[in-house]
Amino acid sequence: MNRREASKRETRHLIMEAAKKLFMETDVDRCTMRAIAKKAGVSPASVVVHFKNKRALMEATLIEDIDRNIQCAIASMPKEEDLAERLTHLWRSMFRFYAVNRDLYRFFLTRTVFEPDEETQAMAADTAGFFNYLGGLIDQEKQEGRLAPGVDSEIMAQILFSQYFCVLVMFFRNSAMLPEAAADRTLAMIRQTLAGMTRLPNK
Amino acid sequence: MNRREASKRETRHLIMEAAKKLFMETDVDRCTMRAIAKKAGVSPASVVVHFKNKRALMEATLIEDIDRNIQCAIASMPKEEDLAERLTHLWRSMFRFYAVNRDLYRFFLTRTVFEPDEETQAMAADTAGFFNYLGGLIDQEKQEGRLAPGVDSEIMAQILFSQYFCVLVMFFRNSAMLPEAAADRTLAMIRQTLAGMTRLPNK
DNA sequence: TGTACATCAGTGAACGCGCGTTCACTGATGTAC
DNA sequence: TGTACATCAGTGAACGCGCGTTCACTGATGTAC
Repeated sequence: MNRREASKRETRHLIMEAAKKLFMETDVDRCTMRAIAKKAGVSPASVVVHFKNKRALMEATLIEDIDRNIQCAIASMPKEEDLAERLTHLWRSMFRFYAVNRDLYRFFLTRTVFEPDEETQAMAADTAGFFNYLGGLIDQEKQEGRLAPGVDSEIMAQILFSQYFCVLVMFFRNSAMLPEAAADRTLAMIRQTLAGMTRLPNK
Repeated sequence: MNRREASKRETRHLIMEAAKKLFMETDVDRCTMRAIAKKAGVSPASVVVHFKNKRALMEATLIEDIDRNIQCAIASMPKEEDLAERLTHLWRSMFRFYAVNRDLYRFFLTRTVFEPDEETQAMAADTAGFFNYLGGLIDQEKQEGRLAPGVDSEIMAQILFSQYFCVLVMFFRNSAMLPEAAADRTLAMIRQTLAGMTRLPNK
């Protein structure tokens, strides 16, 4: 790596660190591009050189933390529990994570979720990776005979993720909702999904 | 009603009609509060008198159309088909509706979905009403013996809605996705959900 | 019924804000010869 | 190895934009007496 490239990385790193700190300690509205530049000790124009806009800057800084939390939740997942409990462990961990700074993450999700994949590549990649992981979990359940072999892993991963995501929206819409309540809600949904709904013919 | 109140309603109506037209015929970015005021023939300050901000104005004008489309889809639902087909009929109709002006509705959902209930009351009320309707559908299925009696209607409604919502997000994130493809996706999810996933012990 | 006042929908102009973007530039670093 | 030039990260100031908000106001409508 060049000395030039090295110093470029350094500047990028400075900006991201400053942004992260400012996001955590200040109200989101106060986190202007100029304020971040000032804290990082660079010019506002320099921030734009590294991140094409505020959304890209947020994405770069926050996805890192979000992903770290997911990996951490996966690592601490209780292996002996059933699928519903294990998934709820993941979702609960995410709800707790978002609860720490609800306004910040609401702002972030607001600016990214509905945007096209190509505009929010880091988020798209992260989500794709997580879907992959979920698919693996389901495959394992199938292999160990706890899920019917006819289940399509991809479809099933999306069913489970969609439940988390929908409750996450409720969680942001209702600021009185605690992470535990959100987790309970997803647990009920997963249990119902796994239990099956159709009346069995031999009943 | 007073003459004063009547003229107030009239002005409100004028603004909403102008907004609706402008939203449909122009790029969302061009739909400024001032442009809407101009088209309605009122002063920009007057728009703020009636709708506290742009989001509230959009909510008021667009929820009407969205709700009309839902009611229309419900009315045209094929009664003889099974639950999966009937629900997919609803979701397909919504995907088609949003596909007509994807950028407009992306903008709208972006500004409303993650906001607190109290800030987006029209949307909250509309969604609650729809959950209610879904719950009724499920109750009926239970009564007619096609769903297990142990199924909780509220949880089940949320499971089904969450699948629609998650695919809707995919639909907005991937502008190449057609309404039919989105509907197929939800159909697969519903069928999988209703079929059940757990390996049957007597298999 | 008439008068005098209160209410309030709507006006039009102005303000400060943060954003994305542009500009000509500086000066350190890299590279071709 | 040295020189002359090219590249490019970063600068600092400025711009136009739409937003939400504020202001003193006008004039029609409603109401108390």
